[in-house]
Amino acid sequence: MKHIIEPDKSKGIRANTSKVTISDIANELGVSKTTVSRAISGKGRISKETVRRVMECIERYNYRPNSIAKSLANSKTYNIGVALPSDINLGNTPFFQNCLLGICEIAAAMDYDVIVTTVKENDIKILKRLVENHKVDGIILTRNLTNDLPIEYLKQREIPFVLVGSSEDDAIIQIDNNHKEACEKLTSLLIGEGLRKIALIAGDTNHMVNRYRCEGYFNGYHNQGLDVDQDLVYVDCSSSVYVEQAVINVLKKQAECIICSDDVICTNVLAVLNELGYSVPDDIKVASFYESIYLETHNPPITAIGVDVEELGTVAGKRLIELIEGSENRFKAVLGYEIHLRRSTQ
Amino acid sequence: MKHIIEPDKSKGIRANTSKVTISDIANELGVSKTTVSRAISGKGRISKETVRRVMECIERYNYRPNSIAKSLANSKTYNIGVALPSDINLGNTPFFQNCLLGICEIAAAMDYDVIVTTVKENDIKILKRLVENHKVDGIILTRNLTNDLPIEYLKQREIPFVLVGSSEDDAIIQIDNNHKEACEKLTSLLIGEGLRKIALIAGDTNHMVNRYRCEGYFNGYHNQGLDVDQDLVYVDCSSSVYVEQAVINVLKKQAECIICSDDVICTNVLAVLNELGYSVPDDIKVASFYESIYLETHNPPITAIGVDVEELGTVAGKRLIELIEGSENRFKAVLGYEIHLRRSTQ
DNA sequence: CTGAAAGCGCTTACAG
DNA sequence: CTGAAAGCGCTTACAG
Repeated sequence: MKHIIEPDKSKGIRANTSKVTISDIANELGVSKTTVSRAISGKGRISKETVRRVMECIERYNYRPNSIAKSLANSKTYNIGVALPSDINLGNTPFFQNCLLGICEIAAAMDYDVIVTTVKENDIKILKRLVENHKVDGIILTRNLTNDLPIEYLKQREIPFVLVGSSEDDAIIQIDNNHKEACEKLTSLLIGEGLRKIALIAGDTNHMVNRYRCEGYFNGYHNQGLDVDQDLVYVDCSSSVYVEQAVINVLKKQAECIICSDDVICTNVLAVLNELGYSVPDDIKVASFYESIYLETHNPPITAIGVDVEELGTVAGKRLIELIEGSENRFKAVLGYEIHLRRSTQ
Repeated sequence: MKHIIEPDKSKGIRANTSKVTISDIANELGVSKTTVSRAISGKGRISKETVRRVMECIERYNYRPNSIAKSLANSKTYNIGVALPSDINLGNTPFFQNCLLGICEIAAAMDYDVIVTTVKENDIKILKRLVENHKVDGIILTRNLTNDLPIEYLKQREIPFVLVGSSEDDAIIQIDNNHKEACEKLTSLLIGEGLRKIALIAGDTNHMVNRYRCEGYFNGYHNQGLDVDQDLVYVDCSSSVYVEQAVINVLKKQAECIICSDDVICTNVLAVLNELGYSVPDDIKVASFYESIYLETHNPPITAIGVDVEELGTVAGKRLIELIEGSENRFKAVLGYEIHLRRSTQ
């Protein structure tokens, strides 16, 4: 019988580096590997007493099944991949970070691990490498472009995946907040407060989420029987130069309020207003269709739509793992939102 | 011979889900798996011509070795773990996100993948699970506490790891900027500008980095032959309530300038000053020992120490992978920094 | 330069 | 309820 090194109880000294395998446990107990395996997995018929003995022994030797071997035998990796965009400055928005944290939390709870990978708008070779090396059982996408390479690729390869975001394609499992409705409501509320000239400064319309936000803004106007003044709408403001110009233009048009499509643009707008000597909310009001901590702690605090990004991550992770394990719930998960009316619009 | 499905050239139709294995390639070519394996890895003697034929065939069938099987055979996972703290609000600082991106970039280039895991100050069970399941070959730690559980654990288990940060323990491979020196220089510079009453508002001294920053501040004073006024120093300001109180106190003591230990505290300090009606830099100057995009775009822009966080990640990733692959470079990697003197201190 | 065979550490269909 | 054996898809020491 292969000799097992006694677990080292003394502190500070080199602990056993856990090279104990299922065979060691089996030999120690005088049973077969099959039995040990079954005791661990709970699959197949096995006596309570045997399970107890196996568990006790596992405990004693601090045995942990090698998940790589398990993966090979099962043709499953127990890993999920998360694709983070690396073509935008991630550091600018805590969204992806918080979403990732939510995913990690649920994954650990469901005994999966999370591999991060990056994608660019027109380059998904790093994602492909991950998938083709068979290192993940599925993928979570964290954004959706109008012509989305990762989606196309994953569908074609028939890799399980879910999208944190929305898409017109019902075949895709989606997890998202109802941005359109939230933006519509916020816009309506502001109109309800008597504002009429509400400008919209939005980011890249290549991102589907910005399209939904713009739609919400338009709907908000239409619901009140009003028309949008196109001179107050600036989309595709992809850099601070564009944002600055947009702000200057809408100020010229006497905008009473500026709604920003997200926190990054909003921070940018606030800096421009500050520099131009405009005071919020006295000279002009400001709101944002997406909020981050910086907007909340800004002085004055900024009216914005708040969503629970970690929840988005946990729900997405759960749905993906269920999908991998055979559940076929393909419904879109629609999560809640809050409208925070703060001093910036009062 | 096992039949190989021809790669599907037609678009839109289900692509071959890459179930082709090394045996398929070997059979197709009428050689042994050994030969195919050698052609791929380049290990052992093998004729140029055979390599060419193997490569051509691999290309034709879009064969990708199953990295799980490779892992099992080699007792290596080709994964590195990154431990992100989940007990602080990560969303508040882009540091970890940017560091992670740097790690992902170098890992992909070196043919490794990145598994993220989380650690809390007094709970590292998720990290332990990752390590004990044999899912990673090494770990990157992204912070260092005074009594750091992950470090203790990884040392004891003899798992390869590197620390993004500094430690007194020379046995630990460290990757860091010279925070102490940078903070010392910035403090000296401000004193050189004629400022005498420079307050310090710092975060949790349980984080080693804050200790180094404080030391730098003290050294800055001492270098100029001056003593620090203890009434101007507030450490362990772990919540905005403490920060607010600290600001009020140092204002009472007629501080001319406030240095913040990091971007989060600085954002907080700026909000408090704004609320109290103090204007920067006219009424009081402000600087930060760590900068993020928000400080840079703030109005006025904030004087701060800038470091390349992505570089920190790429260097850490590279060092860890080298360590895993047998290199024994245990020297501390000290990366550069920049002092950005901006309007907030002018 | 090439191959047969054992091995990495699990799982599971099959037989008892 | 339990076990021997084959298999997951690679690598590599050994023999030729």
